[in-house]
Parts: sequence; C-alpha cells; structure tokens
Amino acid sequence: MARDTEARREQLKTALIDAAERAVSRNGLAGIKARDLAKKAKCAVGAIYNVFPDLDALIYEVNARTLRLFESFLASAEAESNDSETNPAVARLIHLATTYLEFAIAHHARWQALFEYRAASLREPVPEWYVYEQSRLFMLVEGPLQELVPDLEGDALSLAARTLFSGVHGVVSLGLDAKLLTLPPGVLRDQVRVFVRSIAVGLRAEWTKGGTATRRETRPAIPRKRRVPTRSRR
Amino acid sequence: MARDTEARREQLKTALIDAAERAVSRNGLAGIKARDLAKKAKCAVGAIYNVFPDLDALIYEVNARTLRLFESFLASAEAESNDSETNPAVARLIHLATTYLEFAIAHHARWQALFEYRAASLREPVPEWYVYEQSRLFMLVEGPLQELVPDLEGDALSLAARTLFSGVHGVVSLGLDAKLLTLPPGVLRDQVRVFVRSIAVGLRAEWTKGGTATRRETRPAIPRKRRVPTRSRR
DNA sequence: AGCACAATGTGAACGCTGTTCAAATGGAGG
DNA sequence: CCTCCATTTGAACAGCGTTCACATTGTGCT
Repeated sequence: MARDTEARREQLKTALIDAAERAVSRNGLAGIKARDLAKKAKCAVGAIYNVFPDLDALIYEVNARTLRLFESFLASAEAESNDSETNPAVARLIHLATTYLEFAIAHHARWQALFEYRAASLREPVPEWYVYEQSRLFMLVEGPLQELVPDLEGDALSLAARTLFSGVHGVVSLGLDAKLLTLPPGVLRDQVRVFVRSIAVGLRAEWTKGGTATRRETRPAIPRKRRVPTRSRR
Repeated sequence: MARDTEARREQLKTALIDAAERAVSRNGLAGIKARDLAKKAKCAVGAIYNVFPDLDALIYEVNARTLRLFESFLASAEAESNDSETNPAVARLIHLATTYLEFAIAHHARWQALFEYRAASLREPVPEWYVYEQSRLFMLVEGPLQELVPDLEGDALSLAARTLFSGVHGVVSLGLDAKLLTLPPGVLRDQVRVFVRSIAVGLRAEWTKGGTATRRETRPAIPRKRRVPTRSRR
C-alpha cells in the first residue's frame, strides 16, 4: 500500500541524514559524498535523489539537527547560573556566551558546518524554515537582555539580541579559527567573559542615561513568533 | 639567461593572481577554476602547477591582496573621525568598525573569501606569512584601544584588540549573512555603532573602577612586531 | 654556428566529484 | 499468471583539480 512506500521513504531519509551527520562530524561539510552516503544508508546513489532534490537539501537537514541540539544546549544552560556576578542578568548573558563557546568546542565540525558556505547555496534561496530555525537562537538572548535593559522592547530588543549573539559568535569563531593563531580554550573563555560583561555594562549605561541616540530605524528585522513552517518535501 | 625565465615566471604568477582575483570578485572562491584561469592568463592548465603547488596557494595569494587592501582601507580611515562622540577614542573605534562594515559591503565577495573554508585548507597548515598578514588587522585596533584604556598593555592589549575586532566581525558577518535575514545597511550601521560604543563604555568602566578580575592568563597570544617572513616559493 | 642536453610548457588523461536517466525490478490488479 | 506502472538501480555524463609523458624551447659547450 501507499503508506508502506511513504514509510520506506521516510526511513531512507533519516538513514541518509544519520550518515551525513556522522560524515560532517568527522570531516566537515566536505565529508558529505553521495556515494559514501549511499553505501552507509544501503541504497543506490540515485536513490538519494528520490528523497532529496540536492545534497544541499541534505546539508540543510543536518544543520537543522545541529541547530536544534544547539538550542537545547543553550536553553538548558539558561537554568543554572552560578557565576559570581553582581548583576544576575549579566551572569545569565555570560553563561549563555560561555555555553556557546563550549558547544563550539565540543561539536566543532558540526558547529562550523552551520556557518560554512557552499557555492550552490548562493544559487537558490535558503529555505525559510531554516532561516526561522536559526533565528530561534537569537531569541534565547532576548530574555536575559530585557532583564538587563528593561526599556528594550519589540524589534529593538530582537535586533540587540541578534547583535549581541553575533558579537559572541565572532569572538568564538575567530578565536577557534584555524587560519589564525588558535587561542587556548582558557584564554578564549576569559575573553568571552570580559567581552560580554563589557557590552552588558555598556548597554546598561547607554540606556539608563539619556540615550535616545540608539533608537532609530526600527523596521521589521527578525520574524517573531511565526510558527515553524511545515517542512514540505522538494 | 636565467633572469629572463625568472621574470616570465613572476609575470605568469601575477597574471594568474589577477585572473583569480577577478574570478573571486565575481563568483567567490568557487569561481576559481583551473581551466578558466589558464585561459585568462593565456597559459596551459599544467603551467599553473609550475608556479603554484596548488590552487589553494593561489587562493592564499588572492586573500593576501585583499588583506593588504583591507588594511590600507582601515588605516586610511584612522585619519579622519568626524563622529560627534564625547570621547575621541570611542569615535576612532566606531569609525574603524563602520569602515570595516563599509569594506565588507563594497568588496563583499573578496571579503567573504577571507573567512571561507575549503576542505584542503585543513589538510596542511596555513602559511605563516598569511597568519601574520591577518594579525596585522588586529593591530590596527590596538592604538585607539590603548587610548581608551591606557592601562591595557602588551599581550593583554593585543588580546583585547583581537577580541574587539572579532566581535565587530561577527556582527558584520552575520548581519550580511545570506543564510539569515540580511539586515538593511542602515540598520546594520547603527547596530555596529551601538555595539562598539557599548563595549567601549563597558571596557572603560571595567578597567577604571577596581578591575583586577579581567587581568588573568596573559600568555603569548599574538605574534607581535615580528617582521613579515619573506614569502618563499613552494 | 651547430649540436646536445636540460629546463620549461603542453594538453590529453586520470581519478574524483554531483547528478541524470535508460533500463531492470517488484508489487498490485485483472 | 500476466500486465502495467511506480520505484529502484548503477552505468554514464559533465565538470572538477591534478598529473605526466611528450613536444618545445632555451642554454652552454665546442
């Protein structure tokens, strides 16, 4: 019956994603090879193209898994915050940032794959469900950030969260960059801490003083609240 | 005589780098194809491998050019600073950061190529002259940063400069990222400004107050002052 | 000047990609 | 049991970086 083939399709898809995930963990995005995946998933190379349009689609699927793992990692980190900071909001932000670093170190290849570019990616647009999945990470910063600066609301808050996240990403990304002198984890951890604390202190100072200068251009920036679109095949 | 062939070699090299540079400007790193380059430089495909070991070596050469352009861009920006900031050092830092953004927008493909990864890059180590060339960018931040926080010296200053640079890089990088919602340039400019000002204010507050907490782990981090190694062939 | 030999330049060929498609296969209905 | 369509298959294709046997050129010696 039709249900059966549908189930087999789905089974093959997850088998392929599993294989791709392992390949990325080992060798990065470059580790994804059609023939290898087919062998691991016990199917013909052509079968891949029955369930995915591209290998790129498969990459998006692997990255989506990493994003969800990443998000749960960061979200669970939100719970505890034993840092001896004067301000609890600052402590939460620092904890989030260092957790970001910890994830990047622990799952280096998969984390790196999230931000890697393939030529084909530029050819056709990024799936919108993937854009949404990424933006969820930024949202995790919004809570602590508003606790720190209660005046921040709506799009301004979203933007600030994204910016702060991006800043931390930059520090971690270039800190672990193989093309630069790789910083020892201890040093990098300290840098992240100092970095976030500085921003936190600075932001608070900016917004509690007079501060109208920072409020401009509040057009739609990040899609909020929208439900995650059902991931249609194709 | 031998001089003649040497000159021809050099001529071919620059012709290839020129072609590669144009290819990257148009299509990113993926635009670099051996056969296309050979056609543009009017030589056989095999000739490329007489003057470069790899296409990767050629990529490093292109990126080195971009880095030098980038550096002169940032350095010249250091001259003027018309920003209406209370603190001149903060103005300089903000100006540097927005200039970073301006460069990334103006030379997007080439800028992106600087941070892109190819699988082969991981195979063998990055040339040390290239590592040095990159670290020169960080050094540009050290001047204004020390003006802002005079207590920062030596390795701590280098580290802080690198971290600040990395943070700005992250904001710009994810702000322009095609896989996320791309921010309008005006919004991004504002974000960079706010971001740098916050860090500046925060850093100043941290270091002028009591501030012993930030001083830890000052082991060698960035190679300083070392002369740029002569770029030997091979 | 002429000749021999080394160095340089050449592009067809190799091995590896992702992707396609004619042909083989297999299960449901008459 | 046979037919027929959907599914699956892997050989074949186009394009990639890289190599290498060979042609060509340049150099030094007599």
